[in-house]
Amino acid sequence: MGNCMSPVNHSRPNSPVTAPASAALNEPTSSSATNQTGPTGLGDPNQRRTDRKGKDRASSTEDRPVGRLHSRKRSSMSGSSVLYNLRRYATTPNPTANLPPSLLLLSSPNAIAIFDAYPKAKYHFLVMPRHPFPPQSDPESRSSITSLESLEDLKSVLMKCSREVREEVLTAMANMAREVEEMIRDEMLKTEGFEWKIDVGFHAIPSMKHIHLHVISDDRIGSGLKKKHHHNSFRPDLGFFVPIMEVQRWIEDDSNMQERVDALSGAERLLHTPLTCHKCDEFMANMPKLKTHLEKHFKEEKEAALKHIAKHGRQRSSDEEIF
DNA sequence: GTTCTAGAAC
DNA sequence: GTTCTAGAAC
Repeated sequence: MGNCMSPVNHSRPNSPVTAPASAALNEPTSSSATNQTGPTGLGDPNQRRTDRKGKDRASSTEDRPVGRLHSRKRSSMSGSSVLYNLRRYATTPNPTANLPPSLLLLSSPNAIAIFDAYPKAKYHFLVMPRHPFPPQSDPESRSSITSLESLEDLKSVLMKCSREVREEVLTAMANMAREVEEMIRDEMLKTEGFEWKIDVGFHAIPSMKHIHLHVISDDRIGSGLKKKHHHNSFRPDLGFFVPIMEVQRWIEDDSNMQERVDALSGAERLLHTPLTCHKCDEFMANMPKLKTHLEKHFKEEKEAALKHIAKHGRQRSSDEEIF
């Protein structure tokens, strides 16, 4: 029980979300990615979240007698395990069989993509490397080219992994992020009739263990977006959100790596930046006002895009497809 | 990461 | 009176 609710909530009853075969830059391994054929409705966060929450609760120790001491101990334990949830997913053997489709979007020999539990936009996914992490030359291998500890966050991948390993890890993540982006664009077209921007990047200071890459649509309309620091943490112009393309430039020229890692650690203050719209930079007195404002942006963007499509038969020129 | 809640802002 | 934020607790 609890998971019987269908995650499918869109008009197309059974259109499988299949990854495109067009990932030109992909290594051979990513072609063996397993695509879930289950859920469409990539952007139905609320329902999905309810599902999973129910499941988590069911597996906890809620049936024990209630008592202050016990409940304090229990909740603090489950609280800290939250920090390790991603690591649990990333180390699950055979994710397709062992992780529910309401959680898992994609899996390949060295990476998985999951639904963010508290989405900060209409589409919000996390991509992470699996562990053990097989060498890309031999995706079937059960040995890992790096330790679990070295995959704790971006900083540890940059500082603790060899040049080769960090390149393989980041490439695997980038390739899967590209597949996720394609799936999102498909879904955007199906549900709204147009495509909009998607951001791909890391948080400078993540709050859960195991390195994860955010793939998030730039509408920023999501049930999980409640605080100023949520919004600031995804602004590509502030510095707390680090686009993957920037990290890839870093590893091409790793001469300043220590400096860059130090800058990551100092990024906390950026979360306290005054609340302004990430699209037009207008000051927002509070979160409810921002939310209303973002809805307006989205509505206007959609209207403009649909008008443009009606007139020209397509949404945009190819030179805009650069992210 | 989220939830809870006291006190500020309205 | 209600809404909202930010910090403590989990």
